[in-house]
Amino acid sequence: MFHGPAHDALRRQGDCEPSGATRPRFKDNPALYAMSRMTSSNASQDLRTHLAGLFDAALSVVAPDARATPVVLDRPKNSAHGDYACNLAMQLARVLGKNPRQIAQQILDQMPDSPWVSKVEIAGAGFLNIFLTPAARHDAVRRVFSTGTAYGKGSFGQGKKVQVEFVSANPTGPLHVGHGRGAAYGDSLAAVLEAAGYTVTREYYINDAGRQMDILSVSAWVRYLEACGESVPFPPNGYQGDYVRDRANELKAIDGTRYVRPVAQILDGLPEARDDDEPAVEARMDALIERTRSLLGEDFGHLTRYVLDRQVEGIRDVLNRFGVRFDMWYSERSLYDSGRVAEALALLDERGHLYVQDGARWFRSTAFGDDKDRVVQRENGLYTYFASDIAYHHDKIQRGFELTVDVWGADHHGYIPRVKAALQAMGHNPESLIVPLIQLVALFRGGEPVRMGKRSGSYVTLEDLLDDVGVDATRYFYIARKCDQHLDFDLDLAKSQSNDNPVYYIQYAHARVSSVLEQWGGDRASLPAADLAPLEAPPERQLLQRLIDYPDVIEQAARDLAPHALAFFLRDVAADFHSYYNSTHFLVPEEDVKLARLALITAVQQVLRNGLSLLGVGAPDKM
RNA sequence: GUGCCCGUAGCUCAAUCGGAUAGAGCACCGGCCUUCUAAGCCGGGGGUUGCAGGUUCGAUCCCUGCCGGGCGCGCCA
Repeated sequence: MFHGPAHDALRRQGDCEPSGATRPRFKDNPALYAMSRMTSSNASQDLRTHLAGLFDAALSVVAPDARATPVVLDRPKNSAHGDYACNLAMQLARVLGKNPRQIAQQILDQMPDSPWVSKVEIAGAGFLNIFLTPAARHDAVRRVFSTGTAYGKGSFGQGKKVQVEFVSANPTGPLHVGHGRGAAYGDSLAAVLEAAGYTVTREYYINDAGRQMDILSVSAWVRYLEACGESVPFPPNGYQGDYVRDRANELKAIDGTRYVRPVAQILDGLPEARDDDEPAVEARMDALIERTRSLLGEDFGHLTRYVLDRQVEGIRDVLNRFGVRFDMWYSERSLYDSGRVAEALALLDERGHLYVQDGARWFRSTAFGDDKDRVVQRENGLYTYFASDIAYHHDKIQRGFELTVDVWGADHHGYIPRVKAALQAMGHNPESLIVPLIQLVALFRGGEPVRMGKRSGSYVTLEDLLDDVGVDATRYFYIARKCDQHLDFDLDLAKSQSNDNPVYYIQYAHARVSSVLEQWGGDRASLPAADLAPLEAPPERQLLQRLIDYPDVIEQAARDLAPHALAFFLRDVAADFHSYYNSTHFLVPEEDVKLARLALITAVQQVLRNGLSLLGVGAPDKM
């Protein structure tokens, strides 16, 4: 049931080391990969399945014992090597102990004829190169027209429930450019997974519990008191950003002086702390949090909820503008309120994976490959962040997700082994969690890095970036890079409305097709019926093959969790189109030639539009 | 110190399960607008894939060891 690669993966991961930080790919996930290898229903798979069938037929005659050998079809880089290449003979050479070229000849002799194959050649060390007939390529246009916006969708994912959790930034401040990359990646990944046949839930985990949230509340409260004319020194480790003043002013506008308390009561007895004495500053903050809580009483909850809601609202607004929408906003606090944290820990305890030491409760994560055991409940009784995360991931699985994807910043990679350990300790499959890591983003302006300091509040927000660069270019620049590569974001290039900017290159191809069709002025509904026989020239063949490849690209991008592959593909399609445009006039007098060419470029436009849509980039008709 | 990620053309990056002659864009040089949008096209130079071994028909890809850069290693989140 497992094919070779999956079997290798199974062996490789059998001992379940904390290997989560490696670049995640479905092929490393045996269960998912093995099943996916057996499906074939997207448009191009019809062709691939057909071709593979020809080889299977030959294989069962030539080497019946090796019938299970998977038939792999590559797309050769060199067109002289045909449209598809098969290395079956070379694979068999080892097993049969015969010369690959000799085996290739035997396979070739036994392959059935096909209306889609013009010839098969033996080349190189024993490759079998397949050359398609025009009919095989023309069929792709028909499929694009018949499926339209659905062209490219496949069933690789078999409807499996997948959750993609991404961004999940603390609501204690606005999103910055690093979050933007995670947002673009996560959203495009989710879209690609959907297109590949998964049932996807996009989720944002709100860290609305814990000390950071308290610090935000206190920061807002102090600013509020300032706004009300009370003078309370602002804590040096509070949140300094202007947005905190905004929240404070809003509170004053809505609730008036409801949260005002006598300054003397606030400051009385608070521990002293010099700004440069960090432990003292933190201790003072803890005291201030406690003081705020006791002085405000029930009002503390009101204030916190207001500030939190507004912060989350702000984040949601920016993400909406960025084209990113979530199906679920999951509250960390709700994990506590519903008792899920206690439940998850009880489960671990039942299974004997918790112990008490130095007054704290520990999870024995070393039993599952982690470097050291982890505290889940502190000596002071408070749960750690890890505790709620255990509960959260337990809950994800209970909600029926067969696969959960956590998109994290690369600086969190050390956290992966302990979460996987927790999953395993609770009796779940740790491989159901895949964690793509997003590397850092560095902004460049005028060839110089843009300096950002979180302390000083001088960092560039995602909103700034959208104001500056625009949604389409921002999304494209974020996504046109493997996620595990550092990203140098060239602001000048992204902003430039010039031929240097790759995002416009693709959009321009799309707009050009619209322009030609506009110029033509005919009935587009007539194009699907066009006779494609005139499409024989090399650039036409090239574009037809792009149409065929598109569904494969989607599947590949899904399998590798690599939406950047789609970005590169679309650029290549645009390049082929521009080349065709310059070499060939479409609106020629010969009606049959004209209709065939218009049908082709309309199909190309559909693929561009479908692909750009998955990336969250617009497909304009005019530029 | 230890764990993870990365190292490909001058720069920014690709490379389809380990496949055939490692590809684009930018920059540089030279051409193409009387013709569907020149935000475009065509051509040219540019490489010991960080280094050294190993695995095999075949390695940018897998393994080992070095070199260089980044990140992590809390009863923080």
